Amino acid sequence: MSTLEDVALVAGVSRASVSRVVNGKPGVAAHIVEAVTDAIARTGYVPNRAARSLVTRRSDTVLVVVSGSDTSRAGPWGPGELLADPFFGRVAGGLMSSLRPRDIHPVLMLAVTDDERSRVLSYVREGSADGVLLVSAQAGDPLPQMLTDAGLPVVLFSRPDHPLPLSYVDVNNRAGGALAADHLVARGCRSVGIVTGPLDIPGAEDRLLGFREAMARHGVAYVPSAPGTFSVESGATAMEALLTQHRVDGVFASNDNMAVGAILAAQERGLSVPDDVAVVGFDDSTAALMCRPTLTTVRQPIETMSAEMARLLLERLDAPDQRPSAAIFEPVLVERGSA
Amino acid sequence: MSTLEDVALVAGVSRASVSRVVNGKPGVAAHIVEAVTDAIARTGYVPNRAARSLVTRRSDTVLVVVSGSDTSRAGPWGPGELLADPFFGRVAGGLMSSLRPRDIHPVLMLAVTDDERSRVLSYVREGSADGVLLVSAQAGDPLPQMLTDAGLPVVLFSRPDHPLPLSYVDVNNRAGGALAADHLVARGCRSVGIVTGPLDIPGAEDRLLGFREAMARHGVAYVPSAPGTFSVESGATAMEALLTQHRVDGVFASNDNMAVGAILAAQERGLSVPDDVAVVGFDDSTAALMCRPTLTTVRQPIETMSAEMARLLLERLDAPDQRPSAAIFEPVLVERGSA
DNA sequence: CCCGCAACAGAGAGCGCTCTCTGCGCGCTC
DNA sequence: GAGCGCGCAGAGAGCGCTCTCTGTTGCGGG
Repeated sequence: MSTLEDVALVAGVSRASVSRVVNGKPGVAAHIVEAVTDAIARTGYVPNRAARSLVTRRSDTVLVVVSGSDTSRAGPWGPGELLADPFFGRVAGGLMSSLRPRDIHPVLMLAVTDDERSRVLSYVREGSADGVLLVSAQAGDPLPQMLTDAGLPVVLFSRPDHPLPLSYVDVNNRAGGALAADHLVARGCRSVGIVTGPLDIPGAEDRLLGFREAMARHGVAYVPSAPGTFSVESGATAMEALLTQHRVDGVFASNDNMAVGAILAAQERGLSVPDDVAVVGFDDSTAALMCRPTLTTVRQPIETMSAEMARLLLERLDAPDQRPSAAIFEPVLVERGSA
Repeated sequence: MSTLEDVALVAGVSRASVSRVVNGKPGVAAHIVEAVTDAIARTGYVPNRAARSLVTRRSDTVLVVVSGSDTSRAGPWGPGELLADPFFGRVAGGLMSSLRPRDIHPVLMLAVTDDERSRVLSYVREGSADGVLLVSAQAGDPLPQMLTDAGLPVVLFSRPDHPLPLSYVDVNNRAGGALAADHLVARGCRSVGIVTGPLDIPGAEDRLLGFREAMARHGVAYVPSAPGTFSVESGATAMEALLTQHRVDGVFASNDNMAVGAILAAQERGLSVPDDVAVVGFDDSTAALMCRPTLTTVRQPIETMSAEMARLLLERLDAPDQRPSAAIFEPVLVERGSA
């Protein structure tokens, strides 16, 4: 492996000049640039990241933390459970699209146990990452607090559950809920219900809120709800409750997984979707096309959102004293077969 | 941020002794260990990774590369498409379970374009990662070759499409195909077909091979097949072909996505699954529980496999001159509703 | 009583890079 | 023609760590 020194020797210039050329610094005479470029090609030189990082005190690396509760790790698919949701892959894809042009790379870390959470902290303290992108699937996650306390640049996916001086991206969940309500009403549903997510998660609460508000605008004061956990089975269970107790003819499930469960539960009872009961989901995930009828759902642009998330972090790294900001995206209703 | 020097000062010892204690080296007097431990706690010292990496020439980081073809990036869900499959999340989860105990962290990278492929190479050349874990969804991927040529420790998920001196993990795809065939025959299917994956992918070919061999053992010489691309829609299309042209009453789809598509296509024609036509999938992915009937499928233990994959790489890093090895896992048939 | 050896602490070099600071030479002005 | 400033290359320090090599101490044996 050749070093700056080697290149300098071959080019017949000083180490400093080679460094200037490698980093594209201005104020280098053309003939030197050429000599160095040539020498780099001949030696196959690649700068050593550790050495550079040591002096610049930047790592050109960001930490991507997926945070979840203890239980989420031990699902039917074992330890990969938390990440098995396509959601995370889509987020990762979005992040990378912003990071790649800057040649910054994401390191993946799970933060489920306390041990893992403190590992996240020390990883950044080590100088191994310049900032943190946090995707939290957990209510009351202490990590955002810990990280901002440590003075680290952090960007969240989803609004934090209590106000914190950090940037985040989110979809306008209330507007999304309203979109679902308006659509069900426009379809002619007379008795609508909602399958909520875990209500300690702000996004889930907002979807409920937006749905209820819109229904109120349509003159419906009471909206029956049944709680779910964002899983397919929980959606089915909640749907059964709604069907037995409230004879609903329209349901808004707060994510696509639960919407799929809801459709299956309705069909199991011999009901037709959307004729007997219409179902609207949320996310527009890959599951939306895997069921029949295909899912009418509120799309959140996950890739765009996570790309923006990375962009916000990059911005913070460039200007650390900037105030945190939030990017809220407007959801869109995608009409398919289920409602 | 405090340094070794600071700790040494506080503890009243030399930098070297602090280093020895931090790294758990033997031959340090108990009172020194205590003084240093104490000083570390007081100063909140965390070793700087770049500095350590610079001298040890190890980064304690591995590169996880997801390789795919150009087209796979521009699916209906945009740039995250390739990663939107739960498969990758499950692989990531498995990898991390092996890596975490060793405090080695995965850096994620996509290798779809040539530019990205060469970035993978330079990343490792920079000394930023000690080895590569490659998950390739692409036939004829030049990356495995490039990496072994560069003399890097690499472990693959799936057998490479031409022999290469590197380690890999895989499921016994032929045995999996046979499992599906045996099950369909045992159920009493008289006319079975197969929906294959892209046949330039070794795993997809092996599933076909194993299926055909087993059918031959059951006295069936000819098995109609229809090609798919591992997507839900391609499974539906292939199923239609099989149904029209061969009036099959049993189908093996080479992955769960296509199996879901196959079930939907059959139901669209008014056929009952499994009574009119039985469907067996492959993977046991999250999709297997999202359809009705639930999917009978050949399970490959993805988390276990990817954990082993990371373990093999770690082994290679510890003993670089070791010969490459392969770990082949036996699949299991999971019987549910569809067959 | 002195020598030898083990056991362990400390000194110091150096990993590959960046960056400031110095110095040199050129062209300009007065 | 002397002085000044500017543009640009090189020298050298030092980022925080590891590791080898040297030095010191304390013990046992001759």
